[in-house]
Amino acid sequence: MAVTIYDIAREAKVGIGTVSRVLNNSPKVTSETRDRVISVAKRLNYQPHAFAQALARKRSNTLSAIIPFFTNYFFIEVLQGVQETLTSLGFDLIIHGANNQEQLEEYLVRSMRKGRVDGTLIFSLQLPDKFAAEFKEKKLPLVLVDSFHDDFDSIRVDNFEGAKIATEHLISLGHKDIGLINANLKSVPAQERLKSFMQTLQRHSIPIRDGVINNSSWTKNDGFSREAGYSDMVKFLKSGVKLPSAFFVSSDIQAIGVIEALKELDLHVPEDVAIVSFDNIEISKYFGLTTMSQPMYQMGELAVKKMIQRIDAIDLPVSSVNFTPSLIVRASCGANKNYVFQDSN
Amino acid sequence: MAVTIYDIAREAKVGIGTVSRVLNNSPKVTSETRDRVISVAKRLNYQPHAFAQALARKRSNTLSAIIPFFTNYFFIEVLQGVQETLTSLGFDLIIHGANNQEQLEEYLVRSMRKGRVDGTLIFSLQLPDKFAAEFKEKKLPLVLVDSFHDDFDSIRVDNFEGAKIATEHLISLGHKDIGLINANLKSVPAQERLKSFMQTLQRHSIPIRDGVINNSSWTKNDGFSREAGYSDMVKFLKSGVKLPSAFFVSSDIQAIGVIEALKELDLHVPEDVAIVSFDNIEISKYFGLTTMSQPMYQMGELAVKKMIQRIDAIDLPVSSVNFTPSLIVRASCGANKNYVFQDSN
DNA sequence: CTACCTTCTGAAAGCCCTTCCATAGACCTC
DNA sequence: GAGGTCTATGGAAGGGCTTTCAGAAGGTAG
Repeated sequence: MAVTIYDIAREAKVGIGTVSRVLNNSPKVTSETRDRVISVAKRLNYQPHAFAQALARKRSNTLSAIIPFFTNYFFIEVLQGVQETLTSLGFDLIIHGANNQEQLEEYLVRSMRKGRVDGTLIFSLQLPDKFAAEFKEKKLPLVLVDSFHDDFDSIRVDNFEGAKIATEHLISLGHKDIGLINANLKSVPAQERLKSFMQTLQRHSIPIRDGVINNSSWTKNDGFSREAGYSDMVKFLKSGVKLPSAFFVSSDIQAIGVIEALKELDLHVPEDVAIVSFDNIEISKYFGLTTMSQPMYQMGELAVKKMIQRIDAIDLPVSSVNFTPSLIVRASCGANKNYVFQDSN
Repeated sequence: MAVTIYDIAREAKVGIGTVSRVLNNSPKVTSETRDRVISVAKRLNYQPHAFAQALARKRSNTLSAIIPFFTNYFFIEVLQGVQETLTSLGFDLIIHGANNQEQLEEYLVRSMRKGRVDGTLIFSLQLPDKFAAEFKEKKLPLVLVDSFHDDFDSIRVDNFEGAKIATEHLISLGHKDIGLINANLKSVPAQERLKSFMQTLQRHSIPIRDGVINNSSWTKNDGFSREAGYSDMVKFLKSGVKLPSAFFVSSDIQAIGVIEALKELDLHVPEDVAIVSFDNIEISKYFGLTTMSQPMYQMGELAVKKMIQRIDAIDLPVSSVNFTPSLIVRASCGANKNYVFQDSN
């Protein structure tokens, strides 16, 4: 029914091997034969059958990406980098949104299915040990984005450096009483941001009062959500602990909730409290958030490039790259009094 | 190298046909044989080869989705519905972000590749005629989301009804001088929202002043963007036309830009101007936007269900379903003075 | 003119699965 | 016990491609 290389071979009066060679730009074909085959293929509107090709080539030209929390801007932007890079290379992208551990494992199993995909990208999720072992043993290409494992390539943001820059920015503005609204410590970025925050304060000999460090107990999205930021701030405000002059908030989305909670008590940002957060998601500019920018698109792009290298040479030494986030100064820290948002931000 | 059904057949001392039957739960196998085969398969850690299966079954169990503008909340949320429904059915999803016409066509070609996917989902994009003809002729399953074509299933939001409800909401609040900030009329939703807006005002005998209807000339995202909303509002404010008491804005994201433009002139929402917009994207609640909610997740879910039906019976009559958006009253229209955003919104 | 290369080409094998077909064997029936 | 029916099974065919292999055709050298 559909046109195959056999049809072309018949029409062009050549063998199927020759057709295949022409279609794959093999050099060993005379240009007359080549032209004849090509013109027949065009005329019949031939399209190669993807799976038959994949089966014969042992190469599917598709990758899978496992991401948590579908509706999170961070992933979406990284994903955009992934998708565009992939497309330019002729690859396809299969997407799996994993909302919990079970789903993650289910998707990992799917991705390991022989021949299904050439490689797997994992975003922000901890790779379970048993899968790590299996991927390694079977030599399946795997790259981690915003996550880490000794045995696989990874691309991360330097949370340590980022939290340090953010904290020092507040210090440089004269703040000597700084609090933290953090996500859930189950998440590695939350751990790193906390640690760096505390070390930075210590290094500058700034005391940390009891009760100003707030690690979220939310589990949904590991506490990286507006709701978590909102309720954690409400909790803090009710705790009776004196309000610090500034807060470092572990993500933009939490910061939005934090600001809202403050607003309800008629507390203003940055007049009453300065805020610096982390991520630089698209909407952060609408809120005038001073934040640490992660090069999300580029991370996606690099992830794909690494993956392709890995596919071509599975035994390459493992590499890990860290992007250093950069400070974007807007209004919420008080340093930029006449911030008007601009498209370029 | 990798384990195949031949290995299992050999070990279990049966034929490959039997192995296949066991693996596919065919009933015609004695339970002893079945158990033996299963235990061998487990022991060898057998995984079927997806492409070989797809080739033999002529069924790939994967769909492709073509979406415009990757970083738009509307698509992301619909996509989430698509992805979760698909996963529960054992399907995979290939994602293509099309930023322009060329890319759209390239992706359509890819999706039509024989055997690559079982069906294609198109989001908010106008299907070019030549492709429509080809999809129809080749009987390739296609469903349109937020778009329409006579020959294919479609799932839409009733822009007509939505714009009517939004406009009437403003009228019911006593507004008699209402403006429109619309997206680019190249886009069908923009056309429909404009038409319905005007008809509704006429029906209520509310005059439309010169200059209060603003159709965007932005082409990026068809004017559905914060930048477009911002600059179109700035343009309006500079035009010298008297400010209406209320605006209907054709999307939330534009409304955010509109509000920002107003703020720069120290004009407040809803005190100086009331605003109702369209979409109910996630961040609209942070801005207290009164808006028309589209059931995005459900649209994705339904799109998949329709697709599966279509795959199973390509000659089913074409169906088109319209979701009616519902009004979400928050602060921006002035009707809900003490709006505090809530998680349930 | 023969022997030997090159170069190009056709066809078969292989990728791994599903499905169809034929048969062996068990079980009935008269 | 011959003939017939039914079930479980093995194996070939087929799905559409790539790649290997051997051979045909053409060219060169002796």
